[in-house]
Amino acid sequence: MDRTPEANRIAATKSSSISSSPAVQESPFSNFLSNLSPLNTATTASYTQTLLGTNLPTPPVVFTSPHINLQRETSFLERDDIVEAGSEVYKECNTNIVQIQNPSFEEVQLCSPSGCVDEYLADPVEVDSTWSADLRSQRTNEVPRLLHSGFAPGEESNTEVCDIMFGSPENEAVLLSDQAEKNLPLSSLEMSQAAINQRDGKKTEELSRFIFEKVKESDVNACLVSRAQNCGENAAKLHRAGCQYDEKNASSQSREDSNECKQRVQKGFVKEGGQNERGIRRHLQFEAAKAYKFTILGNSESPNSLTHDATNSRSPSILTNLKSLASSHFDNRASSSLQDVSCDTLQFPSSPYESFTSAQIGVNSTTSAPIHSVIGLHLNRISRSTSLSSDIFSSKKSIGYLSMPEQMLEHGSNNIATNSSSILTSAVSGKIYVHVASGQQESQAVTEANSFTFHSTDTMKPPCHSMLVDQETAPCEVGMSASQETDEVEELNQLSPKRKRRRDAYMSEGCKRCNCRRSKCLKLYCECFAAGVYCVDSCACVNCYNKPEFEDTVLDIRQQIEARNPLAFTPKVVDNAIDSSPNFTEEQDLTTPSSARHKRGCNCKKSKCLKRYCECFQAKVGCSSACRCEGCKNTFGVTPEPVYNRAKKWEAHPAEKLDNVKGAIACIKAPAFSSASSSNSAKIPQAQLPSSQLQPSGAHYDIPYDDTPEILEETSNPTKVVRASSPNQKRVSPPQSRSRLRERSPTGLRSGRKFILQAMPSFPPLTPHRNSKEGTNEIENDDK
DNA sequence: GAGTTTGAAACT
DNA sequence: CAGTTTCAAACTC
Repeated sequence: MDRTPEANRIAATKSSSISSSPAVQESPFSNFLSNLSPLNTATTASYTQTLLGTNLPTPPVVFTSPHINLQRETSFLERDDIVEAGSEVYKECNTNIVQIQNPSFEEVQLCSPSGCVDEYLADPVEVDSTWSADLRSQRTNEVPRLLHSGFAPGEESNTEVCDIMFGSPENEAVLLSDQAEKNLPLSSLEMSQAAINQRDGKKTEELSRFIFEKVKESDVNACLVSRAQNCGENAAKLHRAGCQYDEKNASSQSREDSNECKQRVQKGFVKEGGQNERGIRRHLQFEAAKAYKFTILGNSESPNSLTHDATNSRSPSILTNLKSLASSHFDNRASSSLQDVSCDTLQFPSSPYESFTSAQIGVNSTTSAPIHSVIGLHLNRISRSTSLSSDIFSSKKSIGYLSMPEQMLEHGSNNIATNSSSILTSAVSGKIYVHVASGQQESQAVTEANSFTFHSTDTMKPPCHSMLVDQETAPCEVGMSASQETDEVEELNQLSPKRKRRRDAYMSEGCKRCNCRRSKCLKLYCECFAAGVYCVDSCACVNCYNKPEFEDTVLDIRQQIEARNPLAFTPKVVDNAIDSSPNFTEEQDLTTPSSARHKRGCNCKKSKCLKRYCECFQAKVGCSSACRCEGCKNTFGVTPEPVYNRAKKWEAHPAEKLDNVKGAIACIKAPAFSSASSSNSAKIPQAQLPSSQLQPSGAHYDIPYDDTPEILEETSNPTKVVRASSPNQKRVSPPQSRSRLRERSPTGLRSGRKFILQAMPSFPPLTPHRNSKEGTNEIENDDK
């Protein structure tokens, strides 16, 4: 492989350290590939037929990846999500990110060093961001050269989005079109093949070729044409809104940029990266550096460089986009400051793994497959990603994706106008990708996470709904309920001048700022570092090393931290609805919109989870059984347990237990006061409802006393109720363990709530009155 | 703005 | 693994 001197230098520098790393003996990614390689042509054909839904009478193909089970009856229902990149639609869809598929390497992450499967959340944002940033500076047709020769410093840092994706206007089609095939601006699948050949010695050449041909031949792309058009129109509206906003509010510089933005919109071009993208860029900076090194190191060794990293799953998507990242990701800051509007790019898998996995997604994209949403929420960001199987959306749901911008325009136009909106519909599963962001009021949650997955048209939440993680980072209120908006306003009004200033600075900056003084911004104390971004000039940190010029140091430190805690850089807040069990049913649909919960839970002692000291509160999620807080009064209530955690109901969070109790009471009272005894069974599910379904969030502590809880609680707890306010004050087992428990017995957990009913006396005995919230404490006193 | 409080992260 | 220290954000005055 030809390498630039710089590439060789970095490769030499990093190879030693990486090779000596004990934690990265074997990359999940390489495992994944190695497990793909045994596929022979016949299997490949079968598999491809299966995934492409050709309905050939081939048996399900066992795709022997240890992490990806493709043995599913499936048809290529996700074909709707494949867009013919070279189509006219794409030429017109300048403002949309249309990503066929990033590899859903969350599955690969299953073998992260931590062994943490369920809790770990990929950050598709980084993928997206990487893509986004990368694509700006790299034309697709550069990929082959990059793949084969390492990367020279990039020159094209501001390539237009559509140029990037489809080639310049004179070099348009890229992917999955006949034209692409002929002109060879290297479609993703071709890139796939090229890279696969390089890496695996053409082991999967046949597969790649077959998939490519099949996809090309497929007519499924046509159906997305109209969607893409809508996407483009809506995005353009949003962009214009953003430009208007900028014109109205921004500085003269921004105004100029706005004008330019407008011009570009009018021309059908969109500038990359606005203020709001700064966060994105910053966020991907680490990844870019890694990716750069990954590539430079070469295929044989590079995977290890990412193995330990939480982002290893993104490496494939990064693979072909490295040059520009490496060369430009540090000067993004400057460039982004001049850019008001982030418009969408069309993203396509360009790495072999990406393409290949895209196909896999297709396989998994069956309507029967449950949606396993994984929402990762940093405190300062939210990222939704989907597992391999969670990337599955029915075509119906895909429609929801595409309709989102429109919905937002319809329902949140005011907010869009007054608050920048940033909408990024996760393309992890190859969905139409819409990222509209503008102006200075971006959401940090968006800019740094910027990846969302919306599950369905029916239950789809505004993309920012769950993004309002940080009151300082929540400008994206599109689609918020009136009450939410009111809350936000009140919250703003209640801010002290200082905090307002800070918030303003934050908002204007559009990214997290730190004030570290002693940590050199190289510890998790540093919010920037913890968020995986470099500090920016506006940070007030002292002796900061979290800067691009200390890239190696940053990465080394990061590696060390991840070696200590592989999840250190993963989102702290996750969605409950990550259950991947086949029992995914209505229950997840019943979870609250903010079904997210803090992954590790808080440990608050004095703040009662009522202040932002509490990470749950800060993330605006309810405390869960993962928390070990004392005297929890989290106004966001109690986050319902994930399905797979319901066995832990024995020691559920007190407030949640109360909800369980009330549900059970309802069941009891139903037969008692109704002649329709048969309704009893119908009532049971109510007890199984997530607590938030029984009580609105925040109302948990206002529940009037009911004299049945205690007996219910005690009856339902085979083990003594933990005396603390939080059941996990003395954590029995780490969340990982519970996750594994779920894996072993995914179905037997809901009995926890049923057990409440089954073990409940026909008529609850009289028990001493006690406050529902402080009940455990009173019990404690009684014991004394 | 300075000082205090808080809880996560880091350390022992 | 528990206890302690360090740290920076959140908060108060």
